[in-house]
Amino acid sequence: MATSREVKKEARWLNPREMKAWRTYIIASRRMLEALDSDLAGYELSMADYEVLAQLSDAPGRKLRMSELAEIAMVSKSRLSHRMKVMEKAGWVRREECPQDRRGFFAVMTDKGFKAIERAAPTHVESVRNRFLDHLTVKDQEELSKIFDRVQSQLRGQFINEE
Amino acid sequence: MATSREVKKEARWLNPREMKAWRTYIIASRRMLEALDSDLAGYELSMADYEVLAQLSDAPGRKLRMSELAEIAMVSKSRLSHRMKVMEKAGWVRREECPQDRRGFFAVMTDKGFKAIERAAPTHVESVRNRFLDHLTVKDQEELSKIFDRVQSQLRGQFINEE
DNA sequence: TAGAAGTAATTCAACTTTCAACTACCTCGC
DNA sequence: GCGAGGTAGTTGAAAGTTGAATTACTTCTA
Repeated sequence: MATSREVKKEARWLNPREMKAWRTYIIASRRMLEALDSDLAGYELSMADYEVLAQLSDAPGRKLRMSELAEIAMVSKSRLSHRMKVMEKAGWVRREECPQDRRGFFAVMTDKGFKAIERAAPTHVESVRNRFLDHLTVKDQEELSKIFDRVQSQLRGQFINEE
Repeated sequence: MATSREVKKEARWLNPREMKAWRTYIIASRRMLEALDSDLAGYELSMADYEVLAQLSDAPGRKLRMSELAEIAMVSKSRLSHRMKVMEKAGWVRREECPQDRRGFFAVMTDKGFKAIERAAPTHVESVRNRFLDHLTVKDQEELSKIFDRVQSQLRGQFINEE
C-alpha cells in the first residue's frame, strides 16, 4: 500500500478549541434536526418530505420536473421517485406527463397537498425559530451565513473523492 | 379543530436575513456531512459507525456497555444492536457478557477494529479540517461553540412534543 | 422473600434509503 | 435519418433504520 513516493503524514489532531467547536456544532445540529423532525411528525411529514413539498409549492404552477425538484430539495432521483409514490397515495401530489420531453414528468402539487403544507408551515417556522433562530443575534446570523457560505463554496470535489 | 379558546396565530415568517442564515447553515451542513461520509467510504465506514468505533476506542479497555455506547455515540439501542452485528461480522468488535449484570453486554473493540479506526482517523480528521475547520477563524470557532451551546441547552423538550 | 416494576439488549416487521440496472426517449454527428 | 451516447425517470433488491414487543434479568418494596 505504501509506495516510496508516499510521505507518512503525521495526523494533525484537533486542539481542544477546534474539538469543542466541531463537536458542539455536530451534536447540537443532530439533536436540533431530530427535534425539528419530531415537531413535524404530527403532520405526517419528515423534514425531507416537507422540503420537497415546500419547494413544489413555491414553484410556478406548483409544478416542477422531477429532476429539478430532486435537485433543489436535495434528494436523489431514486429517493424522490419512491417518496412521490407515497405522497401520491396520500393525495398530495400527482405526476403529469411532459409534452416537450416524453421521457420526463412533472411533479404537481394537488390542492390537498397545498393545504397539507400550509397547515404544517407555521408550526415548522415556529419550530425553526424556537430551536434555532431565537438563539442567534442578528450578528450571529450574519456571521453564520458567512461561515457556511465559505464552507459550501469550498465543498466541490477537493480531497479524496471523484466528483 | 379550532376552539373558542384558540387564537389563530399569524405565522411569523422568516425575514431575508433569517432565511439566509437558516438555509445556508442547513444546506452547507447537509452537503458537508455527505462529503465527510464519502471521505470515509474508502474505509468501509459511515460517520455513524466511525463515531461508534471512536467512542469505543477511547473507552477504558476499549470496552463499553451497549447502552452507554449507544448513548455517547448518539444512536438508538436498536440501531446499535444491528450495527454491532455487522461490525462483529467484520471482526471489529465482539460482545462480551457482563458478569455484574447478566442482562447486559459489553461491546469490546478487537485489535482488528482498533487498527481499522486508527487507519481511518487521520483521514477523517484531515477531512474535518478541509471541509469545515479550515474555513473558521479562531474567533469563528469560539462564536460557533457559543451559539450551538445555546441551541443545545434549550433543546430539551420545550414546544409541541412530549420529551 | 415474593412479586411488581423497572432495565438491558435483542428481535421482528414495517418502512425508508441506496445502488445499480433498466426502459424510454432525446440529441448530435455524420 | 441512423446509430452512438446521453438524459429522465422508475424499478427491484439489498441494506439500513425505527419503534414496539419480547426476553431475561435486576431492583425495590412491603
